[in-house]
Amino acid sequence: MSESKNKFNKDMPSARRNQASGATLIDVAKVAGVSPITVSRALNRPDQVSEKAREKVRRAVEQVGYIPNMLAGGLASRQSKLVAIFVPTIAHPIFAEMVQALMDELSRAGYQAILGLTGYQKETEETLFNTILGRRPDGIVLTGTQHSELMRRRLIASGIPVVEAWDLCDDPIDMLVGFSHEQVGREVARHLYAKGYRRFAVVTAEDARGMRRYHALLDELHHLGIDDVPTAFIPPPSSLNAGREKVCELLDAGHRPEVVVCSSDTVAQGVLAEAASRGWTVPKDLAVMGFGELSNASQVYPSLSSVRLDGDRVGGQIAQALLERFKNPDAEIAPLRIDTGFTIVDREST
Amino acid sequence: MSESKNKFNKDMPSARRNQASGATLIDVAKVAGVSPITVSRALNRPDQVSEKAREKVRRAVEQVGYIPNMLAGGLASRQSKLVAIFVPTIAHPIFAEMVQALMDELSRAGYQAILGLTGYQKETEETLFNTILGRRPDGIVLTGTQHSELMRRRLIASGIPVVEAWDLCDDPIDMLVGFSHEQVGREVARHLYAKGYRRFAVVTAEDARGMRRYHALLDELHHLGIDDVPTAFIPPPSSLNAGREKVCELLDAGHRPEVVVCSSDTVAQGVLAEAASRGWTVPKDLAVMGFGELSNASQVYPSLSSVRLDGDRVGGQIAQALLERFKNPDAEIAPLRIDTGFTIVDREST
DNA sequence: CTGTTAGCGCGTTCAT
DNA sequence: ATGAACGCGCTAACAG
Repeated sequence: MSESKNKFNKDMPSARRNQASGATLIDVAKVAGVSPITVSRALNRPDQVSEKAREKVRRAVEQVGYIPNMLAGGLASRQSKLVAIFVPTIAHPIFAEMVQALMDELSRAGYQAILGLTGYQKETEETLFNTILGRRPDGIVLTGTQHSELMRRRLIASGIPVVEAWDLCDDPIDMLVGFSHEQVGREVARHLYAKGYRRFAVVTAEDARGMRRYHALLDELHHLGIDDVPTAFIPPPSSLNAGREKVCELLDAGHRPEVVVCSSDTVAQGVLAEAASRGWTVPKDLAVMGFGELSNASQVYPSLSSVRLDGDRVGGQIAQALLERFKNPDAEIAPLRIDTGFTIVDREST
Repeated sequence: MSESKNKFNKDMPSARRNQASGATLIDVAKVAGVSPITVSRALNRPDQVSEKAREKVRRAVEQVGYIPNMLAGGLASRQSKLVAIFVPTIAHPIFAEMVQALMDELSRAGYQAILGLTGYQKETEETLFNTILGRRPDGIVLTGTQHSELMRRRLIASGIPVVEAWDLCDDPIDMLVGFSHEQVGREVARHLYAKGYRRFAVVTAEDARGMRRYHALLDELHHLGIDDVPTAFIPPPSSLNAGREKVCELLDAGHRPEVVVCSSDTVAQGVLAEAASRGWTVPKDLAVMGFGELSNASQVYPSLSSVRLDGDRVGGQIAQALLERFKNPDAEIAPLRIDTGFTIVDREST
């Protein structure tokens, strides 16, 4: 640690100049006694190199501790082997799960992920976007389908493969992996109706997606002959306590539903708490339907039914779509659209 | 979408050649009517460029939609502006929180993070490590202090700033941010003793860190004159149910503790569940101490005390240590060692 | 199957 | 305050 200055002479061996364990392709080539390009090929296209050469290279790599510089590689090949993933936050289990699954899948194909956290206001969405695009990702994963026009245009113009996740919409930028909120609403309605429930109530947050589920639910219930659905709306941010208060209001107003459909598991937990404090048994006295990640609430409240989005599954499908596209970039026609579906986890029957 | 082939002539404008929104520094320079290097400086060292030039550049950037290529920039400057973060998983809230805080802090300083998920066996730790080092990160964050000798040596040799997080140990690679498990054990003992508890029991997972807390707890209790501490060990993986079963065994064996100390909140929830099913009030009939993220268990079980690690705080301190080092690389003496501490969240008193 | 040549897009020198 | 030349480490294209 004596030579503090970083001034390096051009005539010192490159092993001395380069930081991370030093060695470059050229060093490896020298040791192996082949040309640099042969080393490159031995590493990236082994089939184009003789077994003998490969072996020499392998040993040389080992000996000098060579780690390919992907900045240089990416620059030259125009392939960063990077996929940008934009999510609001990873502190929410459902996104964490998706990201985890996605990264795992990508890594086995030799790709790495770079995360863009859009939830923080500190950086504008555009700034974040630019910084990340500066890494020249080979693919981009977006959460949701509502982005600024500018972003959409730039993305389309860039020609980079894009996957929009979680939602299904009509005019995707490129590829789409998600589920239909309308379908969730309808299926929940049918599911509960089929189980025999007739007196419904709803406690829902007022966000766009929750409302889409809600309206589809109402619509389907209407078709089933049910029109009176007492509803309490929660202004954002929704919370366990808000759920509890709102269901209280409904009950205090004299409503006696057999089942309460909630816009999220958090809200549902509030309802469960209220039920417990009234000494009601779930689902006998009151059934509760949640929506979302469930997390460990499922262990705490075995009686909570819920619509579960499977982050693993979504992540896997995104990866699949992306990797497919990398392999076969010509499939420009008919934007891919994958419906991962969702699962109604019925805790009552188990 | 008509010209499908990617063959590009050298004489076509570079805007056509380059993928992501196309423009290069040279394009900007042409439009702005200055030399490329002036553009570079206007963007990276604004103070070295006249206001007039800056304005011209700014407009040209806007016009052509220029996004700097950080692969090229990193290669030339030997600064990737990337920080590698290794964590077992981000599906666990406590790591997610840390990563989120860390990324946020780094991004305001112009750095981005690249994640290495060590929890998956599919890739060996070494492979993961090499792939990520290929991006030439300017800094590295490691979780825990137990790494292979090879990794340690390579890391030290590389000269890249390293922060080890979560644990405190005696021979850090470089910088260290964490807390002492021993200290947690001791403080929990003192805390509970001070509250008047005398009959202790422990339900702990058999992992290394949990055992370190456990032994420190026993040791401190011993100093306080308490030597009989019935303990149940949970072989990995620990779970809510395991916690419940184990505490059952203790109780069935005739032990009547006033307080049960658990190795994690998950285990603690199992204990709470068992207490509930016996009709016991927490903490009156039985107090419970957890450890970890708490997550929404705190809302479900307001009576659960816990030792809380603050992911935000840890993430923030890591960022601070790293950024400090980037600014002042000469501080090679005396490895930094930050104890972020922890908080005993006492739900009983609120 | 292997080597040669010529950049990828940018920042670092050293000039002016 | 601005510019010219050169090189970062690697790979694409074209030879041989």
